[in-house]
Amino acid sequence: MRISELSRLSRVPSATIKFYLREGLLPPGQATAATQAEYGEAHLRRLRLIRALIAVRGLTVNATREVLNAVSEYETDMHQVLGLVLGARPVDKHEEPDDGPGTPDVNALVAQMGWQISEYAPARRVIAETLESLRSLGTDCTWRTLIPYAELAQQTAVLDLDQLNDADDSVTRAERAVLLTVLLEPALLALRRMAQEHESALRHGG
Amino acid sequence: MRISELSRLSRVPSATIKFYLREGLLPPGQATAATQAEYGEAHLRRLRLIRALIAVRGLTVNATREVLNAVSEYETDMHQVLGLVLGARPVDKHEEPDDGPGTPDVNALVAQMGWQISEYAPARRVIAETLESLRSLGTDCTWRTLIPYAELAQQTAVLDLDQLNDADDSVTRAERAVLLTVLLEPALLALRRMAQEHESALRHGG
DNA sequence: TATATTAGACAGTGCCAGTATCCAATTGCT
DNA sequence: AGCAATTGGATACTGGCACTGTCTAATATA
Repeated sequence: MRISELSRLSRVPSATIKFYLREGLLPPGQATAATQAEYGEAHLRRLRLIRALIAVRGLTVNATREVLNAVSEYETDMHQVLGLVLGARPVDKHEEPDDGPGTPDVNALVAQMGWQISEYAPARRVIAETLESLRSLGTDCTWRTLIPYAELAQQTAVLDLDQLNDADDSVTRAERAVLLTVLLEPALLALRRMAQEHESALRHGG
Repeated sequence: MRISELSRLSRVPSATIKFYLREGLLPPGQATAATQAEYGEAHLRRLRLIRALIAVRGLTVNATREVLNAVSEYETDMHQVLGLVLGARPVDKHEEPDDGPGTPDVNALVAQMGWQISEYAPARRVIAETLESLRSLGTDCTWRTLIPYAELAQQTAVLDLDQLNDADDSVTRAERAVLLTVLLEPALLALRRMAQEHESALRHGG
């Protein structure tokens, strides 16, 4: 199909498709002439994935590109894909392992959970920053406070990986990994918020 | 203290503080003259909260203002605060209850969990959109897939509310509610990602 | 042949968070 | 009193980002 067809089917303006091509999010179509290219089903699927990551998940174009590159590069090795999607390995550049304030706390948390986590995982920094913020705001939250949350996170991860195993639909396993790790995030937060509303109503008699 | 002192203590440029004043995120100081105002400890605390919400959590200025207004308006009624923070009630305008595609699925999920959730909760829309995205991408995810996640979310919410109960530090309970519901979100996602990395390593022998 | 479509390059748009500049009023210092 | 430094407040500007519009030469289609 040509770009107008792709645009119609995906409901993404062709100007935007061109933009994604330019940005390297979407691989170029098979060029049939100087001003003509042919796009296939894979392009449509990837386009929908891009839209999901950007519009639903709110990733930046850059972040989306990195995720997509990881997916197409290591399609066969699930752990590699997950590692790259999760940002566990430095994708290209050699980022320094984080030594900012709060890292000892994160190390303690990880050790307590018995987790093996890459030094480069950006999740480490996120935890550290959150703890730092909470502390500077005067709460008594420490890494110990997070332990029960970490236990629940672990159960969630087990669910996630189970989903990956018994998957055999039209989507590749690599793409499915992306969907589960990244796209499910806002939904999980939404579930938590609803559960909070429910629990709050129970306790305060709303 | 005056603005320069506030800026020094909070490490927020005074131009930015003025911006927050303009935007109504920070209440004006006690004016002592036409070009002089006095700021107190409360301003410093709120400023840190604003920075946490915007920089750590990534909220927009508008979203931050709504959250802060909710906090200062209903400080005493915890369930009200939570409701507003969670967006459960239409803050000012009369938003229509969501009838978009996917709402039946969300209703089924909520019913299955036995939850009482406001019709206006934006979380409903988030779930619906996620399910819609996942479906259009060809996965076999349905609302039933989310049930085990919802159970874990419920346990998380119990933890959250427990935190709120035995709180008696320098932060008001209302502020603490905000911190727990909003600021903890990226940390919870980070925990999930680390747990995924760990679990993936276990299964694939990383 | 006439009209429409396309790839690709490049400039422009709209939004948003934050900065910079200016002014008149006030303060602290001498 | 006199004068540099600071402030509140208004207004204009910046930079980043995700597009979006315009143009051209080449092609497709009727």
